[in-house]
Amino acid sequence: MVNEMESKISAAEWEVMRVVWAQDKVTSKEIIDVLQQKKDWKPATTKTFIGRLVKKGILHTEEEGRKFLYSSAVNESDFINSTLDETFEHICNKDVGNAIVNLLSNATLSFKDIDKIEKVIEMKKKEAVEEIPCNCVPGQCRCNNCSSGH
Amino acid sequence: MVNEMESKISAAEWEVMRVVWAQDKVTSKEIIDVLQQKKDWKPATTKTFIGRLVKKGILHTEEEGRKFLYSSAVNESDFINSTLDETFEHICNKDVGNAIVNLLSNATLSFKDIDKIEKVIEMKKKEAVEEIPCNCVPGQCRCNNCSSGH
DNA sequence: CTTTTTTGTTTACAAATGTAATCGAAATTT
DNA sequence: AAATTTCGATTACATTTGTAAACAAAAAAG
Repeated sequence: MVNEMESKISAAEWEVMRVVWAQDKVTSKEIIDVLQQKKDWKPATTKTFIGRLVKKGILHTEEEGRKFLYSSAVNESDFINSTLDETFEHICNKDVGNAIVNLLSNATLSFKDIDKIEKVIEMKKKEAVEEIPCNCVPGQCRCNNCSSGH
Repeated sequence: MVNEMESKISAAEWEVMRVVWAQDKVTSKEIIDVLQQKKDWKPATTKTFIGRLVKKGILHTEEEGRKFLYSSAVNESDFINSTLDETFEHICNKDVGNAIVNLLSNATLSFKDIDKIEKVIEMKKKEAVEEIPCNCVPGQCRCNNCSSGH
């Protein structure tokens, strides 16, 4: 898993990371070109983000002559998962299911995806509960309104 | 749905919103108390966030004597969904299924949740595809590496 | 061998965010 | 009525983020 600490990257930095993840090792020029296309960023802008990612330790550098080859210190899937987990920390456990249902509704899925999902659901069935315990602090969720004796 | 524009709130502001969502109408004092507990924020800090949310039009105010009753201009579920959608915009369509599988693995689900998920999956099955078309720009995803003729 | 280009580094600067103190008017307490 | 508390509004200030120009050293081109 990605260390939660080092995974703090901004939306703009994420764009840079996607280019790196797509290639394992890239030069700044490649990143700059892709993002000039996609985001219309000036080379200087992209350079700033690259620099910040290196400073944060999320990009590794390997000297190749006088320039660098950049590579990611974190795995993309891990990063995606921990980003999503972070979002779910703002949500009551009771609402997680609905959020996922919504994601599923909006997603384009392959047969393979559906297989995998069905498998997880089979497992989840075994540990499913009647009522999910609310994990919110009193005052941040209706579930706790009464039990918290306010 | 939440207007994508007005839904731009920070992590700290989200904490405030959760208190508001939990009650429909709240006074600043209630918000301040809850977040003093949960986040150890000074009253002034919470007030800042409330003020910013009002300015952004995400919190509505209703005068009640010389003070205010705050209420949310956006629905919590809608907000959660559009936040998640935003995250998924950083992910190749091909990877969405896996991300969801991961979320499911980590989630605690109720029988009702599972029912709902199974229903969506039944529908999704009908429109499932063999191969999900990659929606990334060339250079930001391995899928496009070859077809983009670089 | 000079000129130009490339590429990493430094500097710039506004907006957003996190965190909070202060201030002033109204309300409550004494 | 005077003192105190409450609460919204204003001000403060450091950090992060978005966006980019300028600079310097090295490499490539002419």
